[in-house]
Amino acid sequence: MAEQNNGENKVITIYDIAKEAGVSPATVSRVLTNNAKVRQEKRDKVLYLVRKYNFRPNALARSLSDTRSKVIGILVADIRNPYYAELFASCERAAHNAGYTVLLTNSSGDPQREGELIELLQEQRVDAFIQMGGSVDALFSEEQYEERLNRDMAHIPVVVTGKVEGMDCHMVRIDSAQAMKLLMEHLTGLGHKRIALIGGRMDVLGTHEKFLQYQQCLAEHRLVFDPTLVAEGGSYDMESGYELMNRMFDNGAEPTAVIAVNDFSAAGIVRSIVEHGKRIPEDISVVGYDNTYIARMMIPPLTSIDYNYEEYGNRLVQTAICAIEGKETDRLQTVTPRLVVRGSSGKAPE
Amino acid sequence: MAEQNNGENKVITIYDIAKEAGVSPATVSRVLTNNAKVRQEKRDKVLYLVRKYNFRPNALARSLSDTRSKVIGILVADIRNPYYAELFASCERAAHNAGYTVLLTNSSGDPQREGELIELLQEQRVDAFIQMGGSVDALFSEEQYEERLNRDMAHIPVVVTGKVEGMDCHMVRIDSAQAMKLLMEHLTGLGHKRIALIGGRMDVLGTHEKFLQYQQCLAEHRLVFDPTLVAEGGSYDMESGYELMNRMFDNGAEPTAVIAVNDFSAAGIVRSIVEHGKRIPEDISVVGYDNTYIARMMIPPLTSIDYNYEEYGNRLVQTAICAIEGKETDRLQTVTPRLVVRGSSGKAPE
DNA sequence: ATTAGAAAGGAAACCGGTTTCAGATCCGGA
DNA sequence: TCCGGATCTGAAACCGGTTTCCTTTCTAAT
Repeated sequence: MAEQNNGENKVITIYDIAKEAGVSPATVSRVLTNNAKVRQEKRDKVLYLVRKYNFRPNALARSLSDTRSKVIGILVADIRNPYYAELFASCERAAHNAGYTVLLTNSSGDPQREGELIELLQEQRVDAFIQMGGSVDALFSEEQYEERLNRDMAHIPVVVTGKVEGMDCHMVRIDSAQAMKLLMEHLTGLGHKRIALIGGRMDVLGTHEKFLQYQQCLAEHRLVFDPTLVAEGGSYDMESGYELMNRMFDNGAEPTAVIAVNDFSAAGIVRSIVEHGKRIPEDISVVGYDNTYIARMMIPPLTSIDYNYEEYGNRLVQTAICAIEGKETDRLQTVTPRLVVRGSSGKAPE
Repeated sequence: MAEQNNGENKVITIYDIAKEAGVSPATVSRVLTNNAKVRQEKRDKVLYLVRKYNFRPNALARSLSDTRSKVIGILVADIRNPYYAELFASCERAAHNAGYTVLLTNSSGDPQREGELIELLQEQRVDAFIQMGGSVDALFSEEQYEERLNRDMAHIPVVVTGKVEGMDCHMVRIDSAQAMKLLMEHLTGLGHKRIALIGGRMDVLGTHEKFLQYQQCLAEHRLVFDPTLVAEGGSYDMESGYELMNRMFDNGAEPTAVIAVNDFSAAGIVRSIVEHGKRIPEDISVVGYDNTYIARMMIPPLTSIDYNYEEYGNRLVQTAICAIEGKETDRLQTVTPRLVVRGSSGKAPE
């Protein structure tokens, strides 16, 4: 009705270009994809018309005939978490450079929603699928997730950041043992002996690993494991860090250093510490994981584990692309973490 | 090569279902889209096979024949900025509820990249296009942007959060005059007379508006405008807020309250203030815009302007969908801001 | 001048859905 | 029993590209 049917305003196709140029659609296609010889004269004519009409080929039609969509689907648990935002931004850059588009979806941590989104991505015929966080990271539900993967994502390459054992997909993981080691060496080097681990949930793979590595590192440094110095059972946000740290104080624990499972939690932990009248780092040192801008934003700035998001995202995307193109790559790759020391950690009090 | 060509592993289509069910592809399509009567017996058979093979229709093929892709493209300036992340998450929810998929792209603030991404979205045949930030927000470059819109996006509905005059697209804007009024009333009510405005760049529409409204509100409250209490010329991050606040101290300005153009900047401003040995809010009150989690995270928590992201995103998406479906809506809509008072603002010092 | 071989380009099939059109089947009423 | 209309359903065209196949047109060698 309200459409302007003035003829000028129609979406032009390869056929329109072909007709006006006096060639066949096949020739226009050849010029555009540049994968066959076309006489210079005709090529020029086609290109002239393409520019004249600002023609853009319909990617949907192309994908349909290629059976390659040149789209990589990315599923994150929560895009508001700067960790995922950084990683996504990096993946997008890498994909763009490789001629791929990324389709981001956000499960908000809801498993049902996650399932719907996986179906959605499948319907959109993404060439590959990268999942960061969500059920790949949950310790229980492994079976369901694997089943879903095998059922829904049959023959679409999948790259995940979590899980390890026996899954038919590619994995790019952080060397979290190394990360914990860096933190522990840093803290013990500063003389800390009562080091707490706070935040997250043990049924999340990464957190569980941190816990195990924490115990192991304690042993290596000949420190005793004190269960009152471990608090978990929250989500990964500030509020949760705040609660857990308060609870630890309530229980009478007196750590001289705290390892937060992520920067977000660290922000809450710091607040709790400040409210309890302690100074950072003079009374208590705080360190975290992820090194997002939150770490830089805190007062004092947070010592944190950096993953080099640029490289991490790049690896995820490259792995996906290799899988799409049938090239062989390691099914399990590892990203090496780095320690960034800032003002939130210092010498242990006497 | 490494593909499993075991026959089982092929992507099944509507034709496969049709053949096995002994009906025509048209009938399968009718069952799936549910927009025509099909005899119960055949319907059941088709649905049975759909479930058996976990069949998912190819959205690309569907879009191609519909000329409706059911995809809304969203272009943001920087997804790492929690303001955009919140808004995106909200848009995605709204779109999902309405049966649409969103395709997010991130320009990283690069105008050239932005142009490429607009082309990309066009090639992907998005049904509508929502732009938040980036060149829609730039004061100069209006002409180029409009030209691009008219050239590239011909006949695709566009919804933007910036700009106003004479553009052929829909706009959903925040009532920024109201927002400034809320902040100023709050601060003057607390007795503040030397109120600074810090952050951002004047060539960005929203920031320019804030500046004008700031002056106007000062006048309304019979306060003198002091140019040394305005600092701009940075980006919208923490570092920039830090620098600008430092500069203001260096210039000898002594505000009792600071309005930051966004939470991000406020975080840097707070750091500068703390480093200068002042207390918040006893010596200086700080307030900001956006009310992202950063505001909650800061110490003390930041008084900030909230936009109700849920509603904002919803409006953006609903406007886009109305435009897609040819329904009439206001071309300019306004979101009403709300003041959230927290610990960072208090009575003016004597 | 001929002709083999390479290069160029058109016709048509294909990707996997939706939809129009027309024919087939069903129903109740005369 | 027969008929008219409503209900179903299949054949075929279509969406807009790519690609195969085959014919036409060059080019260069004999």
